[in-house]
Amino acid sequence: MKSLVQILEDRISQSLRTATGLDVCPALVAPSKSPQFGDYQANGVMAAAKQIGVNPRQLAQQVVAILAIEDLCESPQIAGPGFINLRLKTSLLEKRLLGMFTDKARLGIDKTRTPKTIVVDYSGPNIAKEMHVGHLRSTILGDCISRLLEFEGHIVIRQNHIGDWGTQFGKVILALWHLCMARKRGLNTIQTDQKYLLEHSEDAEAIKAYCRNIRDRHEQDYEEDKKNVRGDGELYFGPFLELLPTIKEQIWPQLLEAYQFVNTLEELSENLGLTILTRKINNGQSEYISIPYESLSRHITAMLQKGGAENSQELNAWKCIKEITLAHCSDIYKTLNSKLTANDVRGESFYNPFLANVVKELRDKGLAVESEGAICVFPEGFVNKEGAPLPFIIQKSDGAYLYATTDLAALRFRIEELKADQIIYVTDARQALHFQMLFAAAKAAGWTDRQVDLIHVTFGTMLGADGRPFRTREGGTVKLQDLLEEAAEKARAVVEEKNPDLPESQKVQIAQAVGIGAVKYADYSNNRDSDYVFSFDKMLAMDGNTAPYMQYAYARIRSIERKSEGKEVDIERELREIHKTLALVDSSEIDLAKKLIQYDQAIEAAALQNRPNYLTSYLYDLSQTFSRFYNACPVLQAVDNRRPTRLLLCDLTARVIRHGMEDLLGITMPRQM
RNA sequence: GUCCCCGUAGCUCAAUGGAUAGAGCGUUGGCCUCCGGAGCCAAAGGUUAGAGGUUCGACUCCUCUCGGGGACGCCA
Repeated sequence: MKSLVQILEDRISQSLRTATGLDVCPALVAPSKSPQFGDYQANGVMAAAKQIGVNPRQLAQQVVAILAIEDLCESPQIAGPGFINLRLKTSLLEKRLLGMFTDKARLGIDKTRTPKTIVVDYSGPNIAKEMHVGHLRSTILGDCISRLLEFEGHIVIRQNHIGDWGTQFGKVILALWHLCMARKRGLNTIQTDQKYLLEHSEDAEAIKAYCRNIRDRHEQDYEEDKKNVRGDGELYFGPFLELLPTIKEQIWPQLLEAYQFVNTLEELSENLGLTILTRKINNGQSEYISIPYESLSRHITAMLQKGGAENSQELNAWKCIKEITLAHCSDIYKTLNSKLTANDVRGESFYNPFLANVVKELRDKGLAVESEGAICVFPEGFVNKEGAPLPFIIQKSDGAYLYATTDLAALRFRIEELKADQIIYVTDARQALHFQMLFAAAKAAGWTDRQVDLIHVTFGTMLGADGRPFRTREGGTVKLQDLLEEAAEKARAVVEEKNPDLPESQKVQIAQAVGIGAVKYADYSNNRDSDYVFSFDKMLAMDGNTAPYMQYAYARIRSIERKSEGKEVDIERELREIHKTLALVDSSEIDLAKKLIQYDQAIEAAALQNRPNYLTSYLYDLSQTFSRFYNACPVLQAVDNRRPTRLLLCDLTARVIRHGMEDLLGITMPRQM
């Protein structure tokens, strides 16, 4: 079905053009805010009248006089300075409802006639780190945006730009090595050492002695771990890496621990003068050099980035860590009902081969120049604290590349290889400047010449009850997994209280759907630009604009179906003949019908501005309208000739709510709760 | 210093440049012989931080001021 607003817009614009002689004068049709102004209103007459210098009310008269719209609306009313108010005919409402009812998959909503290829970049967790609340908004916002655009008929390419490359990887590989040696000894040396270091961090002498011990042990392990040459790692570390994929789940928390330990150790051993002998490969020959102990991870990073067969063990370790991390992430995605999969992962490392070329191209084009030893682009209109041009650094003075370089390479890849017409980046608002400069640089380079839209979808911070960024009581970041588990737990308590007789397995499923749904819905229903206060109590409330309320509203409609059996009402048969029996009579039936046929508008508005809260507020509004109808109109007890219409309204309301919540927001809707 | 976001009812938040700025919570008062009361109806509650401007029309766009948060050369 063509969208009703579009039909009205086309018809009135046509008449408006005829009446004014103007080429462009949109009717600006929108749903009316108050029922006294009808159902829809055209706002375009005032602007058009202004343009040609006539009285707007008179112009409205002329437009209405030539407007052929009797098949849709009662006779249009002119009001205020020149609004055209439209009231839909009941016959049209019935026709639209039937159109929605017949289309099982899309509720009568057409796909776009101008499909685009749209890349949506979201989530972006880091390797070897646990996903925390900071990833929540990007992950679920990006997911909803992708679903919305996909439903509209666009070709959506999800991209999970994971942080799988960078200076921290030496640390992670080192962590893995410590873990390997701890296992070899069969002792939890990492925990013991970490505990000691943290407890004695004020005692310089103790720390120095302890670090020296660790270093000595380290060198000894390194010495022992060889098959052919010293430190080749083939005796212990190599086999350990092969074992890793089979013990992913156990090793994950240990790896996080070990990573913390490496950080602590590096911090505390700085400037203690400890050194370590390590291998460096030059032209295929092993050399052994002595480096400061605290710089060992940086040395490993360098080896990893240098690549080549002789550093293949580092590369293997990196691959293992990546795999383990992604297993953790996909657990979270599954819990969140996110559609992200391993196929969508294209991390920073993927773009390594393109980085040098990106810099070269920008230099060749005269956009990138050397400044204080670094290679920078100075996009127009950006200034720093001193009012001087602000650099977008794409290569550090030591020759290394940065995330700006990677982002440029990714952007070019998405345009050239993925054929993107639009790229949407879903990251928090703090990166706004980075993306502004990135987009400016890409435009200057001519990469967006064939009409590529670059959009940064920003969002605010999640705050705790104290109004400060959401943290644990100890001040650390909140792990996403813990948060989601707690949500399900709290929801479980609610289910237990309200519906204790359900079978256990169903309770578990409902608690999961309610808990996770509540977290997601709370986020979606807020304007993404605002910071928002995270509160389990509020999001799990059964009143107001919350997931549990929506789920309840849905379950209540579904329960009508269950009840029908006892009442000997054959819903299926009555709906099969609905095209003959449909008749909207009661005002609350008509109100609900009007709300139902506006679903397409809610989706369009949400997709156009990447704002899921437009969708949630529609769904909430729909539920409230349904509640009014439900209160006023008996369904199963209705007299025979009124019942089919009411059954249809119930069916469509349930389907719209389910579609919006489950298909577009990814929130599970139990049929019973 | 420059730039970005936010400031709306007591509280938490909405509002594609359109008419009288809306919900929920809380407050007050109603409604069950009835399909799930986790409901419905109603009332009270506002100088949209402030001052200018653009517009037929401004919470919305522009300028300035105040308040909160954030970004700003080799981290991502």
